[in-house]
Amino acid sequence: MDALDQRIISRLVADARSSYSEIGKAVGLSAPAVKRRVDRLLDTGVLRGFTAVVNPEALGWGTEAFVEVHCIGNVTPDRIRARLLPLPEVVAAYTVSGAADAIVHLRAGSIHHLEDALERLRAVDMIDRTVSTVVLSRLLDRPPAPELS
Amino acid sequence: MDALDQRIISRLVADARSSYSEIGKAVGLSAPAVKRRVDRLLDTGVLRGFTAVVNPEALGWGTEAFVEVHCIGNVTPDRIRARLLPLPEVVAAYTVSGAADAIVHLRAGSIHHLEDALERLRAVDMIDRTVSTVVLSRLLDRPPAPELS
DNA sequence: CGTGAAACCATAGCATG
DNA sequence: CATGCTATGGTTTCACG
Repeated sequence: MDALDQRIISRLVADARSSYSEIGKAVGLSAPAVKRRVDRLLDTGVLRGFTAVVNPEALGWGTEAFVEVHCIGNVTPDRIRARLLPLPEVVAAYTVSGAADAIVHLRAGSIHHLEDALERLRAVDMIDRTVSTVVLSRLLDRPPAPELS
Repeated sequence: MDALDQRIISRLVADARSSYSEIGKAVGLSAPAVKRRVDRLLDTGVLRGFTAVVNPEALGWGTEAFVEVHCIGNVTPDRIRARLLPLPEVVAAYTVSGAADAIVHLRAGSIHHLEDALERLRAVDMIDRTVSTVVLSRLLDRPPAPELS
């Protein structure tokens, strides 16, 4: 993980479909050298893969919410995870410090759909109580800067 | 936006670097037909682009928090956005319903770095008060399912 | 790491339904 | 309108030095 790797990652974050020779020209390497580095980054888990960024609104997934989840008793992260996986509206989930046990990021097609998803979320047995916060607008959404801390 | 487009999007979300002929084989189209559809999806904004998924921990961005932001008086989303943009630790931000005005998703390299970012966030003049929730572990992180609504 | 070769891909133009 | 074909130039992906 040197400076060259970081520049390669920056390029791929900006456009995952750019060619290795394009990246190579930008960072001063040959195309095979770039591929070798990318393969290594994938192998070591620094890069998890490449994905398309979809506009959720265009796909009819324009309604989001963050839900604080309070569980009954002490539950392991793995068990929470197992119960959240079957819900397709759950796009992300985290265990957190503070009063809540977890924060669940929901995405749905409409307020009605969101309500439905919330109902299914609340039906999960280990969940005691939820506090939902509906997203009104997305102010910002960007990849973390690959450069240092 | 028909079923074919959705299957193409699924494929690209799963791997943004797969070739048009590969996708074509999977969905039953020729490579040029797939490219034309992808170009159209990019044009119409359904697809916003292609990006590499980086492992934040591997890059030293393993510390996250969600911060409820309470502003002074009535502030427009655009003005909040303008103040958040210069903070590189802000990876996402939303205006929300409820008591808070916004939720800010922070990512930093360490607790210390997070504290520093929080301090800079709180220094934003229009911000009255913040409530931070530190992420302990990531349970789930996946793209929204393109199918149904 | 770079070079070179073979297979593969992107992409524009043209023809078909 | 969207599709499939075809041609050409660029790309990927080896093996080798």
